[in-house]
Amino acid sequence: MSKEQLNLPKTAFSMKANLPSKEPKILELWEKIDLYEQLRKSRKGKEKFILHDGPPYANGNIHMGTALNKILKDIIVKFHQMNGKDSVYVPGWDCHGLPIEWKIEEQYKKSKKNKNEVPIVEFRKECRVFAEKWIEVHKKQFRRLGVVGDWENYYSTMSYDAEAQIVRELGKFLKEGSLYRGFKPVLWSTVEKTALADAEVEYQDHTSDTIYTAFTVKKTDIKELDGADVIIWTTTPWTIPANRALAYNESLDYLIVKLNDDGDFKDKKILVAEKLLDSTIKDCQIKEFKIIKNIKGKELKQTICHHPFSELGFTYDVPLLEARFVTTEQGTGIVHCAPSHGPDDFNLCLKNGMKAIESVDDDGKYTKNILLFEGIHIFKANPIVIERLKEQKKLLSNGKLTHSYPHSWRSKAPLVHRATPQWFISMESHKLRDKALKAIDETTFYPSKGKERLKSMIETRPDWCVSRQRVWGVPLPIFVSKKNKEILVDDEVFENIAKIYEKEGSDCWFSDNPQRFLGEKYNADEFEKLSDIVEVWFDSGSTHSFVLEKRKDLKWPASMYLEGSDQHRGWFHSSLLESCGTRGRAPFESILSHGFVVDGKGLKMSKSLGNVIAPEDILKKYGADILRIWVASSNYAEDLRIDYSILDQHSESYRKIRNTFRYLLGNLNDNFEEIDLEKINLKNLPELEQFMLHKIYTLNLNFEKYFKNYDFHNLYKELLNFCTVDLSAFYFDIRKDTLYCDQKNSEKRKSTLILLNVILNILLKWFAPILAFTTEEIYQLVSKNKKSIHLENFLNLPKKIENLEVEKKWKELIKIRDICNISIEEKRSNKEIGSSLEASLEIELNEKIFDFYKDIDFAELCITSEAKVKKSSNDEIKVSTKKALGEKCPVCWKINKNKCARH
RNA sequence: GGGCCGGUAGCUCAGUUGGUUAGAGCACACCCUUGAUAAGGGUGGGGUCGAAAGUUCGAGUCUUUCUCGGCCCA
Repeated sequence: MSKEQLNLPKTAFSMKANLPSKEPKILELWEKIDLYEQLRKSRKGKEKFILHDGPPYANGNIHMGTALNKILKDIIVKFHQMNGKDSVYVPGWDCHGLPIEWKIEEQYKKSKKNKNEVPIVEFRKECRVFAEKWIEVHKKQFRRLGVVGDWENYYSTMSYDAEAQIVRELGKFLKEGSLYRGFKPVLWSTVEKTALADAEVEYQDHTSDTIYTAFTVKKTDIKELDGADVIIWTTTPWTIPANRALAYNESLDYLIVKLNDDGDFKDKKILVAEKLLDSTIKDCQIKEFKIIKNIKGKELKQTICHHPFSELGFTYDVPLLEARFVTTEQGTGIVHCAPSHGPDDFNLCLKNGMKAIESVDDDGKYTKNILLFEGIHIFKANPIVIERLKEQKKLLSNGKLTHSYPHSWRSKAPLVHRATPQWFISMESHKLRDKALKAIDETTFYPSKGKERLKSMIETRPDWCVSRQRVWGVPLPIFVSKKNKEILVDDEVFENIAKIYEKEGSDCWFSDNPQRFLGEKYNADEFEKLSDIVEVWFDSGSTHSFVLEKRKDLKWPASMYLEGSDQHRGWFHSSLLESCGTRGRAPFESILSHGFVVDGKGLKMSKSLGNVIAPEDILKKYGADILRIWVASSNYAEDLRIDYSILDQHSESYRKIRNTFRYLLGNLNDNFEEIDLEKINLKNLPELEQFMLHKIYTLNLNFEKYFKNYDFHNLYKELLNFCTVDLSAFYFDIRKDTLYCDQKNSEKRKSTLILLNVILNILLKWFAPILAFTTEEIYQLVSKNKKSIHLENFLNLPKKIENLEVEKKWKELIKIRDICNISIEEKRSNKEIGSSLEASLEIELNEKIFDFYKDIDFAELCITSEAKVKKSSNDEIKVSTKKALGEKCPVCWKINKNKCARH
């Protein structure tokens, strides 16, 4: 028999993958056959699985985090599709918001244009064009990753129907009465009369007035503190008239100190933090004093003070409140709190039931809410406040301090925190918090720790501020009566506005006559039209209403929301609140959250560390399937590490998988035949084949279990191990002899081919959601219908291929095989033999198990030329290896004393 | 600074209710093969389970402290 008569593997499937150039061709194929449409057709009427896309911001190229997110989504969508569901994925984008405003402003700066001279509507058009441009870029980048979805009919938060629906959603909160007007401090420029975002702030040196001032104790549990003065230090004396509270830290130590110097504070007791006593007596030039008592911060609970201007009519109580933000870096260890003039102050006071008020107007002048100071500009108020404090004998000292201070990036004017009118959705008035907490309990979280994370945020969060003083967003559809300041609540008006937006978008709010929105029922002259916009988290929190509910191909609620773990504070959170507020339940049945992409050492990626890897670089060097393996093999419950050495290793694993396929294809000569396992008579198959079928059966059970829990890294690991351990190093290695050297009509060879067909089929399907491109490449090579692997179903394996008896027996056989290999290796390292076919084995089995294995061909199992089995009384299995003697058969290469029996 | 989560071989991950010498794949080393060949097979080395203390007959698993990292908040 000559070499030509051997059945050597032959396939068009190349060993080298060359994914970066091959994948784009597969993308073309998917486009040509309109894969998305085919997927829908193939599952018409089937149960839906809806993974609702959390919209990325349409700004800048995608990064590893976005790539991870989209691939993970795609893997899950593909799994459910192959599992028989109609698994629809509609991608979307978040378009409104500050970052895009900045980009447009930056462009203005470059071309020396002044934003204030550009009409709002024109500015907004530029924002829209900018977002549109990035949506197109993203679409291309996401598709390149192999993500299949309805890219033609994507959703965006700036589409006209979205803007209209956002108005309707807000209308629901207004109608219900949970949307109310309150005040909240924002960074404000009194020069430009506008609010500024953090990123619009420049820090520059500024010289401030500083004061040490006294709040006399009115009520306390500590005897020595009675009538003493609580001392605070501040660089903003003008905020003293708006003071409502004092903050201390319960973990600090405090002192009550008696002063003996002549002056306003002679014989008075003061309270300061122990660590800050030295700096305080120095700054206040205190010479004689005596420490009366040490107290712990926590003892200050329940203490109430007078305002320094209490004699002048500021008669309200000033309570001491516990706050962690109080430190001993500077000051006195007690911080004065004006809820209208600082975010910390605001939050602390709110927590203790004190709301901010409008204390200063747009121009920077005190309002009528501030006694004695109405009409005075805050920047001129410091000397007046200081003078008054002196007069009230409440000033220990004053001075100047040059420090870093926020300024406007446009006018360079110093900024202040100022409580401005804002619109809030109440967490309590209509039990929004309770509804949300209940909804969390009804949601399944992957991983489960996400539940607690979201829950604890909802439990403690304040009311939701939904207004922003910006221009690129959906205008708040609110009219306020000029007469009685009441908010206009009328479904007809909301619906009228929504209808207009649906036709032409929301730009008209800023340009058209308000009468157009009010219709004929109301007179525009009697109402003030708001110019605020809706905060963008409300936009994206409403996607369920204008995507899931409105589209016929989707369903509400979604089967799953899937985002990075930061979205517990973001999209999961806002979607939950919006939906609970308007519909009483969550818009999702489950939430999957994933960790962040970090570098190989676990550090976050940053330009300065130089450890950033862009998806584009990976696609060029490795291809999308390698990136998809990285996603599937990483544990998304934690942070995901990536660097080139990690990718190199995954690319090695990919080669193992690819060569597993190549072996299958080569021995099938690219002729795949679908095997109906129901019709196979298993008893006619060799035990090895029965064992492999059993392995496939149990692996498939695990596959289903892992898939059910979205446990992809364990699923992938099992598939990879199956390829390397069970197939390559075991089954394939053993069956090479049969495949290459047996006659084509031999029963054993035919049985092997049955298995190869089964294995190829199931491997293709198991891997398809992960290796979206490679499985397609193979499918195109061997399938008869030439459609797409992704239109296929997972296989239903008949229970009859499970064979526990064979499993038990062959597990033991593999152990014996291992012992044989060790014995062979001894001879190999002695250079007595090379190939295992040069070995002749002698295996000693205990007489109790001898009969059990008597039909086993150990030479075949261990790929040796000969194997004798002997009975022994020893429990231990012993193997000895000798060099096989005789002639090497030119066909099967086995060494025989006589002529080869087969050839 | 606060809240939450995490740290098991070089890498990706297992490790059941605390119970023998902590496992797998990849990588690595050596060997074999040259009929899966820029492939394939065999054998092997490698971990004081982030650190310390404690509870226990017994801790990778439970408790505390510390440390490093990540997310969120300030």
